[in-house]
Amino acid sequence: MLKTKGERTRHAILTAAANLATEEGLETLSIGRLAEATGMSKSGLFAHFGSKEELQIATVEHAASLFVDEVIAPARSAPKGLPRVWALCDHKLRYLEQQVFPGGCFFAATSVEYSHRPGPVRDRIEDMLRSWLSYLEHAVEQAQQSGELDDSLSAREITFELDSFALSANWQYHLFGDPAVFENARRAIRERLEILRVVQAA
Amino acid sequence: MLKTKGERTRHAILTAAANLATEEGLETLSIGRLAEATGMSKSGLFAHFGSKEELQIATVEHAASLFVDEVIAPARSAPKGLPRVWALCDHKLRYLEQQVFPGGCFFAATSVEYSHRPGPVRDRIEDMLRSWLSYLEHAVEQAQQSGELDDSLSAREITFELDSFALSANWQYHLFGDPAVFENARRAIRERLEILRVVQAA
DNA sequence: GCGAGAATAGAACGATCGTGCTTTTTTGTC
DNA sequence: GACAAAAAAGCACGATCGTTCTATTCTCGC
Repeated sequence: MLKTKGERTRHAILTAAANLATEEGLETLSIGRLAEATGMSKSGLFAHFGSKEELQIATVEHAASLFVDEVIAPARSAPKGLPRVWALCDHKLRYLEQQVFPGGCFFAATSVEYSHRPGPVRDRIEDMLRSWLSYLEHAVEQAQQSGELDDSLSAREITFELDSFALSANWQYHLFGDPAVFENARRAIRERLEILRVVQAA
Repeated sequence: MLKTKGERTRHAILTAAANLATEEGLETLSIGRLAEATGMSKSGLFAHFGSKEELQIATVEHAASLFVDEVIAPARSAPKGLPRVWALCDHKLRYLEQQVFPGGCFFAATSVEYSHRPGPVRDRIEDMLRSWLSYLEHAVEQAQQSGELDDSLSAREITFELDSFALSANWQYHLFGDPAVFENARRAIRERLEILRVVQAA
C-alpha cells in the first residue's frame, strides 16, 4: 500500500499532524507550522487537502485507525468475557504509556478542544469515542452474561469506572510527568474487576 | 470591594475570559474575541494587562479563586475525616453540574491545553491542580488516621481513583451531553468509599 | 463641579493566518 | 528517454493576531 508518492506524503503529513495535535492542539495547528514540521511548503502541503477542515478530519481518521491498530485489534485475540475486558483496558494503558502520540491520547486531547466547537471535526471525534466506549461496554456485557462479572451494576456504569482510570492516568501523566500513574490506573482497574468478580462468586 | 471602575471592569473581563476559555480555549482566546464578548475595544481591554500572557495568568488566578469558593471552602465546614472527603468530591461534582464555567471545569480544560506548553501559565495551572489533589489526599489521610478508611491502600491511590470519576464525568458530559454521568460518578465515588470503609470494619 | 488622573477608544504596525492562482519540479508510463 | 500528469513550490490576497502610541472620555476626591 501507499504506492504513489502522493499517498506516502499524505500519510507522513497526517502522522505529523496527529502528533502535533496532541501537543499543540488540532484547531490551533496551523498549516505553516505543519509545513515547517514536515519540511514542505505551505501550498505544497495544502494541496493535499481542500481546506484546513478537511485536513483536520483526515487527521482524526488517521488517528482513529492508529487507535484501532494499537488497542482494539490486539484485544480481539483475547477470549470473550473478562479476559477481553482486561485486554482492552491494558492495551489502552500501553498505548498511553508507549506514547503512540507524544502528547498522550489523541482523542482525550482533541475531544476537550472540540467539545464546544460544533462541526464535522467534532462529530468524528465524538463518533470515535462513542465507538470505543460502546465496544468496551459490549465486552463488559459479555463478561456479565458469562457470569464472570456481577451484573447488579450496569455495563455502562462499569465501563464508566474502568475508562475513568485510563483517562485520568493520561491526564496526570502529561501534567505532572510521573509514569507511576499508569500503574495506579492498572491496579485500580484490576482491583475493581476483582471486586466485581468476587461479589458474583459469593 | 471592587471600589474603582477599573477593578470592576477588570473583574468582568476576567469572568468573561474564564468562561470563554472553558469553551474555546485559553491560548486560543484572542483579545479581539474577548473585547467583542465584553463590549469593549481591543485596546481599552488590553490596557488592563501588560500582555496577553499576563491576562492569561490573571484569568487562571481568577478561576482558581472561584474554584476555592465553590469547592474547597464549602467542604471545610464538614467534619474532618470521611465526611470531608465526601464533601470535597460532592462539591466538586456540584461545581461541574451547576456549570460554574460553561465549558466545564476550568482546570480540566486548560490543563490539557497547556500540558505541553511550558511557561508561567502552565505553571500556575499545574500548581493549582497539585494543590487540589494534595488537599483531597490530605483529607483521605485524615480519614485513614481516624480509622474510617482502610489504610492498606495509599491515600494517593485512593485520591487518584476518586478524582478520576469527577474528571471523567466532566469530560463525558461536555462531549456527549448527558447529565446522568454526574450521578454515575457520584455513585462510583460513594461505592468506592463504602468498600474502603467496610474493609476496615471487618 | 473642577481638575487631575484613570479608563477607554482609535488607528496603525508587522506578523501570521487560511487560501487561491501560477509556475516549476518530479513522478510514473509507454 | 520523452511526455502527460501529479506533486510541490512561489507568490499574493484579505483577515486577524498581539501590541504600541496617541487622543478622547469618564471618575472621583477636593
